[in-house]
Amino acid sequence: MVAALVGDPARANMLTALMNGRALTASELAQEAGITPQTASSHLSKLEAGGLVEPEKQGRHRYYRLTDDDVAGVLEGLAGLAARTGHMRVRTGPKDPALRRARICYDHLAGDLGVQMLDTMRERNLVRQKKQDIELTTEGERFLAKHLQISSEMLAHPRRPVCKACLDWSERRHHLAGTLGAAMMQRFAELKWAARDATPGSRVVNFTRTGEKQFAALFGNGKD
Amino acid sequence: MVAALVGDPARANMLTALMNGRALTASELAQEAGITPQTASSHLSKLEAGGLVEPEKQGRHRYYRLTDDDVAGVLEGLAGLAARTGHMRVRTGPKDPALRRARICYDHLAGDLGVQMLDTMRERNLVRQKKQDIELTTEGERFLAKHLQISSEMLAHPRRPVCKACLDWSERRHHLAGTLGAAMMQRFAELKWAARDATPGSRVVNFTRTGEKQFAALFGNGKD
DNA sequence: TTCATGCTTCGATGGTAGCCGAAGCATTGT
DNA sequence: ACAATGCTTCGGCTACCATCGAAGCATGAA
Repeated sequence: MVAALVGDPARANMLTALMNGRALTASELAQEAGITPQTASSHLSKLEAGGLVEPEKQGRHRYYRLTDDDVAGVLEGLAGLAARTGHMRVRTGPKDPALRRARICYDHLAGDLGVQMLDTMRERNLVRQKKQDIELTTEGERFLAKHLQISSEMLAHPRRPVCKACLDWSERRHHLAGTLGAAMMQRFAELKWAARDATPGSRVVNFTRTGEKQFAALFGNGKD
Repeated sequence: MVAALVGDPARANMLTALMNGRALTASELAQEAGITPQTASSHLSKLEAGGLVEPEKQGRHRYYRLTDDDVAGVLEGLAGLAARTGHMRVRTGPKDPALRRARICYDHLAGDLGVQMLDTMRERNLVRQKKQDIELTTEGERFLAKHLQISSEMLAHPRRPVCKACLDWSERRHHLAGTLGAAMMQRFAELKWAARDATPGSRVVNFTRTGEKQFAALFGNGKD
């Protein structure tokens, strides 16, 4: 039964931690639930078997997210019922520094702006995303050629895909990787819109004032 | 947590048995869940404390029903999630004789027709029901005077209420009791619309052909 | 290669909650 | 009044399952 899965306090804590749609690593979920990693591992495999969460491997991490909105909906319903009887739970927000906004992930843009960029591109049908697979649309090709002088030929690579969904560390949502992600980040640098921070080892990406404006013009969501 | 309540198999069986909106007695629920009455009693008090079910005392029975549609909705959602992973449950239907249709409950009409009558009266604002309390509206008074020659004065009684919701044994939904329920049943008999079955001890109420028509004209729901 | 990190599997422990038998109330019927 | 029925409470038993320590695999870094 599915309810039994949600019934356990440890698992319930994990699930509510995932309710915002972001993905969390197994160890983070363990900490959220206040249990050791090995216990969390057991819980997570059960949740996965029950179809409530989906794993995504990223390097040596395993990110977990809720399978889909239906799951989130049912969880909200349960929370609603719980709220009526007086019981309630509160969730704490994230607690990260200012590099959440923009940073380098390998060779492409990550952080709030990176996620925002992919969101907008998806919204305007520049790319089509299905799970982890992303493909560039013809509208997307036109857009890139016109505004960023990026042609499809530049993106060809023997082993690396053009587009790839990469899980964002701070936002825990996807941003754009692949040769396109790299090319766009490189272009931003060439155009003096942004540059990696000078301090060695830092992954922060600083946007110039004009760069920020230009970026917002192309990929802004109206919230800045 | 609410989910923990639904998580237990015995409780889940009880809840799914209640999903059709009808009320069941504690012992019936115990049988449904395949446990002894004392275990069921423990489960039911937990479900009640969690706000999932509501009890209603009726003689020496205790009928339980789901508190409201929200609860049913969440349960359906959970069942939906469970269905996706392959697990499913089936429910069996009722198994009663033909006296389900119309019978005497103390001195008023019960059975399918009794429930149908109250439903229709509620629908047409002849009565207003809030939980177990029912009150006659002015429209209801006019209706009774016009079609059944029943006046409010006839219904007055020192200790017995005019209207009362009575839980129907076969339908497990409310029908109309109180002095009004009795007066209406008596009127049906006087009008030769219906009469108690001749065989002694039987609670069956037989409607005449014209009585059936007249009754349907006043309280029919279009399904007959 | 070797080391470190993240996660999983194995084995053992313990607490919790479901379960039933027996007794105790409450309500109804005779 | 007494018995019968329906349900609850109490006490003890048992089984399940969450939990953790330790060891085993992976992946990535040096």
